[in-house]
Amino acid sequence: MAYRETDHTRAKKSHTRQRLLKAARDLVAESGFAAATAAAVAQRSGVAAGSIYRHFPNKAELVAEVFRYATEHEVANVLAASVSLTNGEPCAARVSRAVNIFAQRALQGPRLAYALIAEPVDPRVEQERLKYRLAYADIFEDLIEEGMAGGEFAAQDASISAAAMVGLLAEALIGPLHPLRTVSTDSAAVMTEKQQQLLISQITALCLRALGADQADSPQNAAQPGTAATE
Amino acid sequence: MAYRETDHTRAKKSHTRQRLLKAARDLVAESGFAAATAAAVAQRSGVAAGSIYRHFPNKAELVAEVFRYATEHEVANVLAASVSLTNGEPCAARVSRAVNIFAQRALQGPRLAYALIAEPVDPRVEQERLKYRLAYADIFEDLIEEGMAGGEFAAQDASISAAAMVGLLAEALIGPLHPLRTVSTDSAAVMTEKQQQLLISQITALCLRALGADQADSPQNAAQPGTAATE
Amino acid sequence: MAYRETDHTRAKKSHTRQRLLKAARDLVAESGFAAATAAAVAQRSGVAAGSIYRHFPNKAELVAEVFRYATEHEVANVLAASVSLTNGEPCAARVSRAVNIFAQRALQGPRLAYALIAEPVDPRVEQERLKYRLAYADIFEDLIEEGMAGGEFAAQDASISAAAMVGLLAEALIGPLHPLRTVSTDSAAVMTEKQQQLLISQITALCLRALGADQADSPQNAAQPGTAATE
Amino acid sequence: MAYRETDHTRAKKSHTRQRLLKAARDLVAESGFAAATAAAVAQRSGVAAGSIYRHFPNKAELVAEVFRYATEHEVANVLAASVSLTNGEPCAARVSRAVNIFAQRALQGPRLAYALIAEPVDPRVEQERLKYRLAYADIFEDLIEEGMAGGEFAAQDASISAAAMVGLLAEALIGPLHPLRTVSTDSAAVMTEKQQQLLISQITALCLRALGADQADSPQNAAQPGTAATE
DNA sequence: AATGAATGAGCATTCATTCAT
DNA sequence: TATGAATGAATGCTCATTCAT
Repeated sequence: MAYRETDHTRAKKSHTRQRLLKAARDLVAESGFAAATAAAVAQRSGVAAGSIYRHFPNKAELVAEVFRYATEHEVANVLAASVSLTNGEPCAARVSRAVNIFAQRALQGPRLAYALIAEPVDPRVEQERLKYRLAYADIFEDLIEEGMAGGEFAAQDASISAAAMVGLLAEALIGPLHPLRTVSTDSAAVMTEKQQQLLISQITALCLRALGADQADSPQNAAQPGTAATE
Repeated sequence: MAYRETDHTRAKKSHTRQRLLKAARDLVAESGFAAATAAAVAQRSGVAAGSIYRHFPNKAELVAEVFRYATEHEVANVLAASVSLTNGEPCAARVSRAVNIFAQRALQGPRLAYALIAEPVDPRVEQERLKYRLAYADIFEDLIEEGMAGGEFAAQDASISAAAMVGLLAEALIGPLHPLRTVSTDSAAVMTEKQQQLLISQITALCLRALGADQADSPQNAAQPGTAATE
Repeated sequence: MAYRETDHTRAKKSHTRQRLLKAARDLVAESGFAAATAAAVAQRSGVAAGSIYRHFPNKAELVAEVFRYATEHEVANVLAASVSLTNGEPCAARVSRAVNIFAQRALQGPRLAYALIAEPVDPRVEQERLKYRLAYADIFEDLIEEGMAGGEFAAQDASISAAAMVGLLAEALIGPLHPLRTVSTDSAAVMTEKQQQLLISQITALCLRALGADQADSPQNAAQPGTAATE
Repeated sequence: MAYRETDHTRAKKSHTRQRLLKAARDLVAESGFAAATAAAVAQRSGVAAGSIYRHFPNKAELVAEVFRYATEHEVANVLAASVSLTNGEPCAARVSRAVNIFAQRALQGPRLAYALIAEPVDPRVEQERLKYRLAYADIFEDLIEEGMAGGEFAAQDASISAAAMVGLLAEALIGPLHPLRTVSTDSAAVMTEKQQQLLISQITALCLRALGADQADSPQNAAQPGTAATE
């Protein structure tokens, strides 16, 4: 397993630091990275602009940390979902759960999800995104390797498939949540609960097929297992 | 007397326009969209900064055109590859060809491919990217629908699967071609021909499985038809 | 009398020159001096931008000539109106006619009138405006001096009064025709014929009083002589 | 610990703002609005160009404020002069005082006065000028209405007459203070005290006549009441 | 003489970062 | 340590003018 939780605990330093991070995160979630200017973050957090540089070496680092801050939680959720619940639980079920959680969270906060997944900005942040994607990929990689070992999945390069899985998920979800499509906050562009479930089940089926999950067994089941695994 | 040197001046104008586009394209290919400032494009093209605005209404439009220019060609290639060669050619083979072309081209110019696929900037350009992804998705959508009709592919929502396919390809390729990994233009980071072929065949197999391509028949065949190297 | 008609005849030179002047004039009349850029004038006239400099040393000179072109006509009209029709015609009647003509023309083409009277731009044009105002002032100065000589008007410094008269007219008319007031081309902001006549008669009365025109005689008459003298 | 140096910094901020306004005002007074570019204002004030935008939303607003700043004072002076000093003071005397003050101030700073009255630029500033002229006109309108009510002035449309009065004053004064006439700051173009007084008395007389101020009574008196020098 | 593409200085504006208090 | 005013380099864009054809 590749994900580290070490930075996390170190980040707890000061209260001001937290306020800055929260303000930046909110701005990103509402209007994307471009809106998180130093001045805006300062104003929103009620902290002086100059003070940013007491807590972060530069703005990129602040934003990068926002990225981590927003991301660690997500990754942790997906990781938790991917853990085997019962002894000998099929990997397909675990993949299904992981995909579900990933998708649900993305569809909940579309603007943030888009920003995290696709809206790039600073190279420094881009690097963080790389790690973020890698963190997801690592989860999937582990799952795929286990699945292959158990003869459950097709033979494949687990690291390539894992990366592909992340891209598949991002794009399949980002289509609906792209800010240029979601322009209107009107109900028009918003998906119903039902539509979301349908989308998620389609994506899940796609993933399982891609991994070569033992479809002979129960193709239909695997594809739409009642909107997928219990979370 | 009214001069009719229009042909000459028109050619000249068009030439400058091309120089601007080329300079912008090169900058993007080398250092990403962010590096393609108006001043940089002007300097690189040997054209005055003000002249940009004789040829493009604004910088965003210039960049958008770079995008289109670089993109149309790619899409056309992939589309050509997706066409049925023989009557009754299986869709899996066509998907395989399309994926191969897409991947080969992306791996040829990694920085540019990354910029086109993932590096965002101006909303005007982002919109263009949306079209670009849609163009790919449309190709896949048609293939998928045809494949489903012929009973070759699993039942699925073709539009979701098509979008997912684009994401899958982008991410599986972008990992390797991400500028933060490919920092050095040195041969160090570059993949060998062999490695590239291997990567491509893995991705192809992944795609075909994801679409539910009739694996019972000839899993190995479907996975690496023609082009793709057996691993 | 101060007005010169010499430039006028010289301006007839080339046809292209005329087209440039007409195009510039139309632009000014429609949208003010600011809209009369070199490129706009060239396009509108169907003449190449570079050709402007074959006919005028610089853009300011072109615009200055537009000013003259638009202005000479106006001044000539007012001058004509100020001429004594019958032997021994009272100066008040002549002033009244001149004021009427000035006002009527201004209210007919408000945008142009505003541009000529108040919208400034280039120092070179401003200088032309100075001459323009002076040309009007000269007409009034002559009338005032004659009126004083005939005991018809109060004793006064004719040159000061004449300048003041021009300002009085301009401001009283510019209020209604100011583009920031006349924003809407809607009927709302447009004056009716009746309102215009009323405004003009008020202004005329004001002028005659200011000059000390023998009000004992016929105050009412002088003030509103049936919307003033025959044109 | 939260600092409360707000007073200090606020004072500093306000000081910089004043410096910017003063620099802009000086530039306008010396060379007109066109000379007050952002860079010039910054340099002259010894403040960084970027700092302008901490104090003003945009350049137009800065200039508009210069306008107001220069203008409010003037209008207040004229308003103060127009107030009735003794119970039952004739309106003619009040008009006379107002005109005198207006004229005196205009002749003191000719370049600035010209810029304020006649040199236009930005629509945003032009709008301010509209208000400025209206402020003067309002003062005169009130006076005229009072004068008419008291049978002191001729029957007239007070709002038209008031606007006309503003124009009369501006033009009669601007002639002498026009920058293209006053090109040289040399004493050559400057009026002597005596000449100024003469000009002012002429203008005053003109105004009073225009309003139909009871000239039968004491034409000479009305013309040069109190302030104005006998010619 | 006419063309119109090219020029480039100049403009307003933004924003991460610094530093006196 | 916190503040927030000040900084100034950088950006996209305009437009009168030039000049090769």
